[in-house]
Amino acid sequence: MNALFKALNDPTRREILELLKDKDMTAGDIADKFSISKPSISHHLDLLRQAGLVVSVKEGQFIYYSINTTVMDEMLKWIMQFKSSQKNK
Amino acid sequence: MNALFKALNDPTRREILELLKDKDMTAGDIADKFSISKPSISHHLDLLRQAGLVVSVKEGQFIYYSINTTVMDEMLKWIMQFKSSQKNK
DNA sequence: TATATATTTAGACAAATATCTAAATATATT
DNA sequence: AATATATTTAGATATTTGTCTAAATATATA
Repeated sequence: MNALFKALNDPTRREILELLKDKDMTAGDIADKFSISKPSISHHLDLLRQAGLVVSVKEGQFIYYSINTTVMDEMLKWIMQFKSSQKNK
Repeated sequence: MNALFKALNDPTRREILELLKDKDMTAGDIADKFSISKPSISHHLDLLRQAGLVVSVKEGQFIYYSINTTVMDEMLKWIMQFKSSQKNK
C-alpha cells in the first residue's frame, strides 16, 4: 500500500501509467514523451515497478513496459471502505 | 488530484482518515491516538484539509474534524479508467 | 571486433516533507 | 483578571525525493 500510494504521488508517473493504458512501450519511447532525462524516467519506472504497477520484459536491446492494474484493487478497496461507511449516516 | 494523492501518501494521514471514518473527533483526540507531537498532527490535518478530505468546525475551544469522501470520487474514477481499459484486451 | 543504440546505475544536489520545540492565539474557568 | 486548556503558527532540522550528468552494461550492426 505504501509503495502504491508513493508511486502514484507524482504527476510524471501517473502520466506514464496513462500512456501504458493504451499500449505497451519501451523505456526510450516513454522517455521521449517527457522533457525529463532518460535516467530520471528510468527511476520513475523503477518506482512504478516496485509498486507492482508496471511489469518489464526485455526484448533484445529494448525493455518493454506494460501496466498491471491488479495491484490497484487493494487501493480501490481501501478507498471504498470510506464510501460505504459514509452511506450509513 | 495532486493534493489528494499527496495527502494520502502518508501512513499517519491515512490512519487519521480511518479514525474519522467511524466518528468525528477533535484535533486533540486525534493527536492522542499517535505518538507524534500535536503540532505535527495539526500539520497533517492541514494537508488533509487542503485536499478536501476533511472538514473542520470550531466549537468553543475545540475543533472538530470530520471526513469528506466526495473528493475521493475523482480519484476512484481515475483509477477505474485503467481497470476498464484493461477489460478490452 | 569496433561502434552505435538502449537502458540502467552511481553519485551529486536542490527542493519538498515530516518532525520537533517554542511561541502565539483563542476560549473556558476560577 | 489571571490561569488553564485546545489548537495553530513559526522556525529549525534531518530525511526523502526528483532531477541531473557521467559512467557502466548489454545488445545490435557494420
